[in-house]
Amino acid sequence: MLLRNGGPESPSLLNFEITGVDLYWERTLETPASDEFERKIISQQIKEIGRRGKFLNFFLSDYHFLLHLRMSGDVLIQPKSEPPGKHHRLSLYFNNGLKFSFIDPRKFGRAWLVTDPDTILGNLGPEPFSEEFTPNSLYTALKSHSRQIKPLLMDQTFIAGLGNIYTDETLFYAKIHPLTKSDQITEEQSNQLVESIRFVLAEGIKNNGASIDWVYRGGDFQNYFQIYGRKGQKCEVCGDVIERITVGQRSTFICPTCQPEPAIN
DNA sequence: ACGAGCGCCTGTCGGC
DNA sequence: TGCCGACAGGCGCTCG
Repeated sequence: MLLRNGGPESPSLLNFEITGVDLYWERTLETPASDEFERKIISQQIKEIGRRGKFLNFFLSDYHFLLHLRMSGDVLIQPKSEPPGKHHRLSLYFNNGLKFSFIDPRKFGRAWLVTDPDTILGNLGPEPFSEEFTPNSLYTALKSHSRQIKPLLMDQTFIAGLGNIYTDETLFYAKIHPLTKSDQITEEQSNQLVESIRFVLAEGIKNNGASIDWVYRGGDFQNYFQIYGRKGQKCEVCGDVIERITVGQRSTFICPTCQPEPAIN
């Protein structure tokens, strides 16, 4: 997310009033309809900004503005006078001369304006850094399904926040093959999963995320990938050659030695 | 319950 | 150079 220029002198939108809206791509706004959205959001102020899973949660005076960046979304604070770029999808104007813009080349990102954020966030699984997410709770949850571990970890109702890269990195550190059935995971592996998930996410956050092509700007986590995107290169742990397979229709990278295929599938 | 297939979109890259 | 397919950090839907 491009809220760069962090620091004390960073421009803030908190407690300024929204004075107008531009919606450049209708489908970006999931709910409500654009006229109702505009009527309701004008004169609102941002009181606080939070996050739940992959959703941004803007606490407004009377509503919640939720935003999911999906594949190619980004946000930007600009002067109101700046002309919209080719990929601007939604802008909110404030009474301090600034605008908040959602930019999204692939148009997959979505926004919601709701009274109760749980209507959107209510089905999300636990936060990986929360106290309720423990080796025990994970092990029990894994046992309650018989699913391929990779798609299960990417299921946002199972655990919130893991995407394709972080899941591959996690499974590599935990030495688990992505096709392993969740109910075949041992207690020890489950413990290792909790540790690996938290480690990989913390590394990603520390490095401001990854920038792996023209649209994902900002961080340099890609320089620390152990497995993702490294097909044909050597595993840093054992020296074997990294392979690319497909799991759940997603590009998946494994070390065939560190992550042996499950016996039963 | 689970997993595959597909749609939604635009842009980049590599091969010919 | 141009064309064409593969591919991209997500997710919701249908179908068997």
